[in-house]
Amino acid sequence: MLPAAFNQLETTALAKLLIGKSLFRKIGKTTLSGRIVETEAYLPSGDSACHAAAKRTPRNEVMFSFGGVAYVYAIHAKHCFNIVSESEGLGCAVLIRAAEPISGIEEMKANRETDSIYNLLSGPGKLCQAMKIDRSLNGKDLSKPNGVWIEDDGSKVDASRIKVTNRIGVTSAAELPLRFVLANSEFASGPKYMR
DNA sequence: CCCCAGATTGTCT
DNA sequence: GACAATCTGGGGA
Repeated sequence: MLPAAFNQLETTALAKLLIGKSLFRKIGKTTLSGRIVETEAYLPSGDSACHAAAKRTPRNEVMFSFGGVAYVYAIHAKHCFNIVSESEGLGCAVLIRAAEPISGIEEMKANRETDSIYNLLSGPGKLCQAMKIDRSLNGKDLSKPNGVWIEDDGSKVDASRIKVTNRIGVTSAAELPLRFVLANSEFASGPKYMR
């Protein structure tokens, strides 16, 4: 399991380093996991697309806690899973957008009501549905036994294999190059030219 | 309360 | 490639 300090890195650095790490989710006796292939950074300043950019509200409150807690919010009737970054009081996070299914694939297929492994974790809302991530995990510490955590399997991802693009879906600060995706991954969201 | 934008997804052409 | 479905949070009345 990754130490809490890992998540307190600068937000764009963390977003890049999370590529290739594994996201785990334990529900009862079932363990679900996937290798992260796509992330986006939401910065503590100068980023109007960041939920914490305007002011503290009940929704974005956990973004202001220390790096390493989960920030889960609902949008368009779906959930999105983020890891709060940096230090307490700043208001920033990394959105986990897509992952390659590793374990618990049959359970995730059932949760998503699909047979395709390419349609399980290939988007932020899909990933949350497949792994049963919802607001009950909001504010949970990923370095404690809360049923959701990140592991490093030791495999290195060379920086040259990470492609940088603008973020997907945001309407403000749309030009910022803050999306990171494993080059040529079949498990990323969006069309192939963005991989 | 009411209104509506939004870090999405699935379906249809 | 276009667009509707879906629903919550936050701002305004």
